[in-house]
Order: sequence, then C-alpha cells, then structure tokens
Amino acid sequence: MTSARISDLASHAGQSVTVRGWVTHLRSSGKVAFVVLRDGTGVLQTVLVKNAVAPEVWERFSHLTQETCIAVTGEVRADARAPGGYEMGLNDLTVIGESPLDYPIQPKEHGIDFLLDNRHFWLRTPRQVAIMRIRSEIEQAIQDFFYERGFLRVDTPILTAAIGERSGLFSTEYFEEGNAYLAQTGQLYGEAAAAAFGKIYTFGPTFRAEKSKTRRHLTEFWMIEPEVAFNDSEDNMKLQEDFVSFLVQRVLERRPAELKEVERDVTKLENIKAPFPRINYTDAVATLQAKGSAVQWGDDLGAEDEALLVADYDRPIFIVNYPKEAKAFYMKENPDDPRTVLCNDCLAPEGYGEIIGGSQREDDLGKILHRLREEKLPEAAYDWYLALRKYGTFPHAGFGLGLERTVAWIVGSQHIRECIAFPRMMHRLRP
RNA sequence: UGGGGUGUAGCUCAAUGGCAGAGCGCCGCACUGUUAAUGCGGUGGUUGUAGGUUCGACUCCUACCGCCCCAGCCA
Repeated sequence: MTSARISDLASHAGQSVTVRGWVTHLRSSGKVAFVVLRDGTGVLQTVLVKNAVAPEVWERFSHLTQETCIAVTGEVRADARAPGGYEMGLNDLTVIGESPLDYPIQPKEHGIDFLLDNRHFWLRTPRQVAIMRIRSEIEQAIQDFFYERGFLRVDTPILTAAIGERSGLFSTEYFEEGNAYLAQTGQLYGEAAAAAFGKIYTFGPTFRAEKSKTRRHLTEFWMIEPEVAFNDSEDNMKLQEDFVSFLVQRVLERRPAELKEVERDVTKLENIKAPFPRINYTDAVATLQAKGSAVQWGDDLGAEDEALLVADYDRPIFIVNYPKEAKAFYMKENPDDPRTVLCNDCLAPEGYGEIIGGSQREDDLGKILHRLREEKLPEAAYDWYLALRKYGTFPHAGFGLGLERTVAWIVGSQHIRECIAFPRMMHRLRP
C-alpha cells in the first residue's frame, strides 16, 4: 500500500493510499462518522460508513480520542465539503499511539499562560503551525538574500567573555577562566569578520537577562546581524530597506495559505517596498513636540513617541542620528553634528515597534577609546575589538534585525512568544 | 525594577457580605454528510496560599505567591 503525506493527496486522487497522523476532530452521525487528522503537512477528513467497513474497524474508531496517532487507508477523492478539497473514504484504520482523555488543548479559546505551559502541544494547532512555517520561510529568505548578494555567513560564539551591550548578561562557570557569558550580540565578532571577508552576516541566538515582561521581549531571541566593510550609514539603511522588503515579499509570494490561516491583512504588507522614509532624530523631536509630546532633545524616544511617529506612514520608517548619550559606545560620531551618532532604528508599521537597530561603527581608535571610558566599560575586555581600529581601521556599518519581532509583525501576532517554538522569558524556562 | 489588573470545575468565565453556577471538555444514549456537528441525560470545587474582620467571606482587610497588561531596557 502506498503511503502519502496529506499535502500530496491531490496527486493520489482516485487511488487507495495510507496516511498517518494525529486525530484532531471526531464527528459521528450514528452510522456515518468523520475522523479528521493532521500530519504536519495538512489536514485530512476521512469518512467512515459503518455498513461499509469491517466491524473491528468501526470498533477501533469508536475508541479514538483527540490526538490519537493513527494510520488510515482508503480511496482519495475530491469533495467540496472536505477541508482542503480532498477527503478519504476510509477502509482501514489502525492505532499507532493512543492518547488518554485528558489531552489539554481543546478546539476553543485558551488563556496565554495555559497555552505556554502546554507549548509542546499548542504547537500542533493550525495557527501555530502557520506561524512556524512563515518563520521558517523568513529564515530561508534571510539566507537567500545574503547568499545572492555575496555575503559570507559567519557563526559567532555564544559563550563569550563579558563583552557586548550594557544590559543584563547570563553567566555560567567556565573551567579555569572564571565566568563565561551568553552572547548578547555577535556584532563585535562580525566587525572582525568584515575585515576578513568584506561582507558578512551572523544569524544565531542571543541572550539578554533583562527583566522585561512585555509583548516585545524574550530573554533568548534570534538575531541577524550583517556587517559590511566600506558601507556608510546611508548604505546601511539601503541594505536594511532592501532586506526587510525582500522578506515581506517572499512571505507574500510563498506563504499565502499561512497568512490566511493567521488572518493577516495582506494589503498592509503589500505596501512594504523600499525606500523607507528617513526621519532625523532632531526633526522627530520637533514633530513630537508639535504633537504634544513632552520629549526633549537628548532624550531617547519612548514607545509612545515611536508610535506617534510611525502612525503617519504605511511602511517601516528610519529614525536616524540619535544623541550619542542615548546610544552604544561603538557608534560613529556624526561629523555634521558631533552631539549625535550615525545610527538608525527601523520601526515597523501598525505599532509593531523597533525591529532593527543599526549604525556606522566608530573607526577612530582615539574616539572609541574616549567613548568606552565615558561609559566606564572594562577596557581590557575589548582589547581585541579595539585592535581592529589599530591595524588597518576601515569604515564599516551594520545592523541587527530581531527575528521574532519581524515574524510577529509579518504574521500580525499580538505577542512575540508565539513566534518562536519554545519561548524563553523571565519566568518561563519550560517546556 | 516601577504602575495597573487578575487568580473560582480539566478549559473559558459568572456569582458586588447570605444555598458556589454556566458554557465547553469528558462519560452515556440517539442520529447516514459532519465542518469547534446536533439533541437529551450525566460527571465535575480545599474559590492561589496563610492569617484577620464578621452571626456569616468567592466577595472586605493584611502579607505572600502566580499570571496578564503598560512603562523602562532593547531586537
């Protein structure tokens, strides 16, 4: 007997095949029954007629429960009444793995805490399957975008000495070396690699021990960080807008069924094309003050301010050249206004907020040393990073795109935690 | 770490100081085309924990715990 995956059943119409999967719905009308199963590639409705199957098959059917793993055999036929357009007239049914009656996920609304406690099962539901497929599509698109443009992927270490951003670090014992810290960014290694390979990107998990409890934060998240030798801040933004547009267009082209499953308004995504508006920080402050915000020049922009700015646009926007006090030590001083640095945030539309932080990097050894000392960072920990400015320093720029935030925006999710298979948050380490 | 909210059946929620309930799930019966099937019947509780006020507490008070939302930090 031929076995098939549900997604391939159209090519088996009229044939008898075996499909294996998990029971999602059971419906019975006495002598006609429906068993709906899921195999990860799709959903199949099978039809069981009591008088047309062996008594033992009907008996096995009558004991089925939600999520029982089964094998069904029968003829595939087109039927408009079936989800997916094809159904199976069931001849045989065998149980592969039983499922007790207390399976926690029901076909109804559940609270988020309950769902996260049952994430290992929640993942089986249609919306979650669609989100994970879109995430995987985006990950593939990321690889394709950079590969097609001649970038080298460089995998940077996850265990590091204390180096990176200012916010919280996770630490662990590391042999005779004292503590190691989980990487908050691959950027500094990316800069070293850019001098070796010209155009690189990193793509991996990053860790922040921030005590954040918002819809936009995870303690473990995946970040894409390109770094390009000889790019300036404007080149950097051009790369960002091409990149983000590429990801959105790819999902629109290849995952329309999944976008429909998550009920995304795709007309909002169809607008996402380069160029994105660039708003100077100083102009943004003036605009915000005119709109009634209390923000003062020198303040970082709060979530409310960002929402006010992005509300006027139908695509992501760049906020460029923030005051240096608001940003990291490695960002290059703006020659036209030394109070500021050559950087940008990219804010997604529809209130999804910051998805990218990027900058041209400070390439002057004296200036970066000065900033490092202003920030009271441990100079010794940065010795190799500073040496990049000593031996053949070079202008370069890069950015970091948060994968889960990007997925949340593209699928229209209210929460980042359904955009990664097993989210890690301040109070959640399992499953 | 601040501000706000919340915690009652397996799940989602009612019960505003006076007998702890509903829907869903689950179990049983009926039903030959269901789409979260339907109809009838049944099952289900240490009201987060500890203390206090009261004749009487799911309800009011105190502390603790969990969770949610917002802010900050950032991606």
